Amino acid sequence: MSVRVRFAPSPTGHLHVGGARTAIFNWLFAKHFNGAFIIRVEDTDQARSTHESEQMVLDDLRWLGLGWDEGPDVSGPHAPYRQSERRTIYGETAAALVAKGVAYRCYCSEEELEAKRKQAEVDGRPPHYDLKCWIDRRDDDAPHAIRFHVPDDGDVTIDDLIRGEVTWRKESLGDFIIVRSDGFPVYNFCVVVDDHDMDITHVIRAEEHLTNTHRQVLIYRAMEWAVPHFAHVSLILGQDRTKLSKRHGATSVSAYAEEGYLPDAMLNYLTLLGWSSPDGLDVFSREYAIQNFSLDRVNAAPAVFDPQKFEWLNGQYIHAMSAAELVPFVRPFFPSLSNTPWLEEGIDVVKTSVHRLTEFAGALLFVLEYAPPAVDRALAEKLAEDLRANGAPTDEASYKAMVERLKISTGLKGKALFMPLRLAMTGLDHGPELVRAIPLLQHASEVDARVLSPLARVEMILAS
RNA sequence: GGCGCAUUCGUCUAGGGGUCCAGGACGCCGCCCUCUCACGGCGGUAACACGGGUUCGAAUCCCGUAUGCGCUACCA
Repeated sequence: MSVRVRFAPSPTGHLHVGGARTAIFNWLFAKHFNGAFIIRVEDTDQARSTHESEQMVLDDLRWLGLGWDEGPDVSGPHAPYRQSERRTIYGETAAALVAKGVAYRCYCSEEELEAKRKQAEVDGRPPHYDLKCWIDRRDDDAPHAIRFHVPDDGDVTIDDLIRGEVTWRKESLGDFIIVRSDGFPVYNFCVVVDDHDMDITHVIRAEEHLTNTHRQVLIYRAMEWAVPHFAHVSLILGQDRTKLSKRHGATSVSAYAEEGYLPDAMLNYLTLLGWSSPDGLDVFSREYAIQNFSLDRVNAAPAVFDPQKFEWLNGQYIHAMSAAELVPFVRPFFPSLSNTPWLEEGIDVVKTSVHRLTEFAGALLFVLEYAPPAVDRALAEKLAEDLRANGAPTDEASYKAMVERLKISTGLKGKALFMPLRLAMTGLDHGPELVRAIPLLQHASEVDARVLSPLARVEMILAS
C-alpha cells in the first residue's frame, strides 16, 4: 500500500512556523515515498474557524511550495476534505459505536460536569466522568452528547516512529465525548474517522497530540479498523524555551515572507529544525531533502527557533541565486524601482551584503539618492576632469584605467584615494566595491532620469 | 495532582558501549583577503542536567531525581 499522509490545519489564522514544519515533514515524507500528500481542514470548532483563515493557510502552504494531491480546493477520491462537510460520516460512525455498546448517550449538562470536575479536584481524585449515564443508559431524544466508554482494563501502546514505544494504562483515562450535544463531533473522533476513511498510512503531527493518541487507538480498536503509524514531532519553542508565540516576534509564515525571507530558505530552515541531513549538510535543495528525508533522523526533543541562523541561511540562498532569479522576488519590496531596467545589475552588485529581500532597498539607496558630501576639492576637480575627458567607467577595465590616471593626477593611492572617491560617488563611506558601484551608477543614469551620473555627482560637489 | 514526552556547546544538531579529554553549523572573538561594508578563507571560545546502577568500558543501556513542555475540555 502506498504512503498517504495528511496535514490537518485548523483554519484559525495564518499558518504558523510550527504547523509549517509539520506540513513540511508530511510533504517530504510523501514525496520521498512517492506517496500522496493530503490537506484536510479541521474546522469542527465552529466558533474559531473561518473561511478566510482557510484561504490564508492554503496560500501560506502554496507560498512554501508545498503542493497537495487532495484537499478542499482540489477535491479527490475522499472528498469532502473539510470536516464541517463530513458530518454524515461521523454520525454514522458514532451510531455504529453506540450500536456496538462502546459509546452511549450522555445527558449530563456542561454545568453539571463542570461542578463534578471541580469537586473531583478538591477531593484529589482524577477528573474523570463519573459514568452516571453509562450506568443508567437511555436512548431518548432529550439533548445529549455521545460519550465513548473506556473500561479500566489493560493498556494502550503505540510504536511512535519518532519516540518509540509509548504506553498508557487505560485507567488513566475517563470516558470521553465524541459528539457534542449540538451534534458536532469532536476532534479526537473526527481524526480517527477521517484518517481511516482517507486511507492515511502515517499520521505525522505535533507532539501536543501524543497523549490524545490513546483515545484514538481505542476508537480504532472499537471499530476494528487498522491503526495507522504515528510520528509525533516535537514543538518549536521561542528563545525563552516556551512555545513559540506572538511575543517572540514573527511566528507566521506570511510574516516571514513579508520580512523578505525566501520560500526555499524557509523550507530549508524549518526542515533543519528537528531533522538532520545524513551528510551533515545545513544548506540543501528541496530535491536533496526529499531524497534523504526519513523519520528516524527526526529529533524527539523540542527545538528553539533561531532567527539568526534563519537569517544566515536566507542570505546563503540570496547569494547563491543569480540576479535575474532574484529580480521577481525583489520587485515587490521595491515599488519605486519595480520597473527600472538597472534593477538586475543593482541586485547583482549588492547581493552579497544582503540577507533578506527587504534589505535590497536600503543597499541600493545610494543609486537613487545622493547628497553631495564634503570631499577634498582638489581631488573632486581631478575626478571631474577625468570623467569629462574619458567618460565614466562602464566596466572593470575602464574603471581600472580611471583609477590609474587618478593615482597619477592626484598623487594619491590606497585608502587615501579610494575613500574620497567612494564618498564622492556614492555619498557614503561604505557600500559595494567601487569597481561595480561606479559602472552601475553610470548605467543607471543612462536609463533612469532619477539617477545622477558619476559626473553629475562630482559637479554637485564642485558647485556646493 | 495524574499521565505522557523531552534533556549533548548560548542556539540547531552529529553521536545509537570502546574509533569522543565529543564532530559540524549559526552566533561570538581573532587573523587573512580588502578602498569601506559585506562575501569568502583560516583559527579560537563553548556542551554530554544530576545521582545511582549494568559493563572490563557509557554521551550512548536501566532506575531515580530535577527541570521544561504537553495532555488531562461538549478546543484543535
